[in-house]
Amino acid sequence: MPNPLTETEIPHLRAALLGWYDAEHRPLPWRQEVSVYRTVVSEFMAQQTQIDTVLPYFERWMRLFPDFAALADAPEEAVMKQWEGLGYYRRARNLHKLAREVAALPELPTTAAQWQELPGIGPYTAAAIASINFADRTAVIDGNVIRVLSRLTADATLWKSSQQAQKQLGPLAQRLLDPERPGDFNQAMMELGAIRCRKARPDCLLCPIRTWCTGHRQGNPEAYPQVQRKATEKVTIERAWIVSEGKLLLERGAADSVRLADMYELPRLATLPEGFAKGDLHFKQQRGISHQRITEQVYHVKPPEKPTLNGHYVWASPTDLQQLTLSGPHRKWIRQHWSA
DNA sequence: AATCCGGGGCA
DNA sequence: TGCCCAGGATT
Repeated sequence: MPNPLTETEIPHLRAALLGWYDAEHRPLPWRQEVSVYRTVVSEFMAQQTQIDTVLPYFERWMRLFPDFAALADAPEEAVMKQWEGLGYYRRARNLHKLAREVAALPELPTTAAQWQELPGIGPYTAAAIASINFADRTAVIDGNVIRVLSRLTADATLWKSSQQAQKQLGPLAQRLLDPERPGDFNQAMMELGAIRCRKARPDCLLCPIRTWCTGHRQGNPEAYPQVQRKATEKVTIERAWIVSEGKLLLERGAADSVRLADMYELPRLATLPEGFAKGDLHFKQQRGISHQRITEQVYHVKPPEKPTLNGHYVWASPTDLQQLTLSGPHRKWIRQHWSA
């Protein structure tokens, strides 16, 4: 059989995909009411994060920061606080910075190339914003699109990274893109990957483009894509549980730190000043980040008589704790173990 | 091109 | 436990 994705077939594929999308797309909040700002916020939140996780954050965010101007005017702490629990906190910092830059512009950028100049926006997010809001003819390539395209063409390449797959599949994605409805087409490709062309047990019988799909025809769509992954690394961190006069000692991440900048967490044991005495293990928790499996061991620690602590440390009462921004796991553990 | 982000959910 | 998720920045 010849390559089914000939130039004469592509318009039919586009029509089938868009027809399906029009009829069956999920009524996500940023689709029900579309604006540049809503697209930008949803795309930032959805980076490396599943849509179901994003939904409650998105609704809260829109109530507090309804537009670029409101976000630009908001203090940094308020912005970080709303992101608490969503992870990859640099996204929130970049989004805030972006709002301030956009609010200062005479008019909004319109092309993907222009959007990509802004903080926190790479090739994917730029294409999504520009195609959805300004009909810019730039194809998006995310994890969903990689899966759909590699199955469509039964591409057995062993990608060394998703970044490499994005690069290699770019021309095909661009060739398929419907020039009349680029935003809807981009969303349709992603929607298909999310609800039909799933990683496991894809619903090929309900797929609008299975006619053109080599993976389906061969009967092994789940074999694609093949992406090499790095093994999970195990990391252990020791932390201190120090309560004095009804307050819990917390440590603030350095403002210029790559991770958890200006956010609070239980103090690391290794970097506490002299005089703190490590006691028994209080509790132990696990969490994951990217390719790391992190075990956190929290010990009871007895402070010295007159502890001298620099500005990175703070004694927090339960009320203070409400105001501060912590990572999701630390917030949860403290709530579980500090029922004062 | 690799690595990190101290996320989170799911089989 | 491994894998994936509407990735981007940094080196």
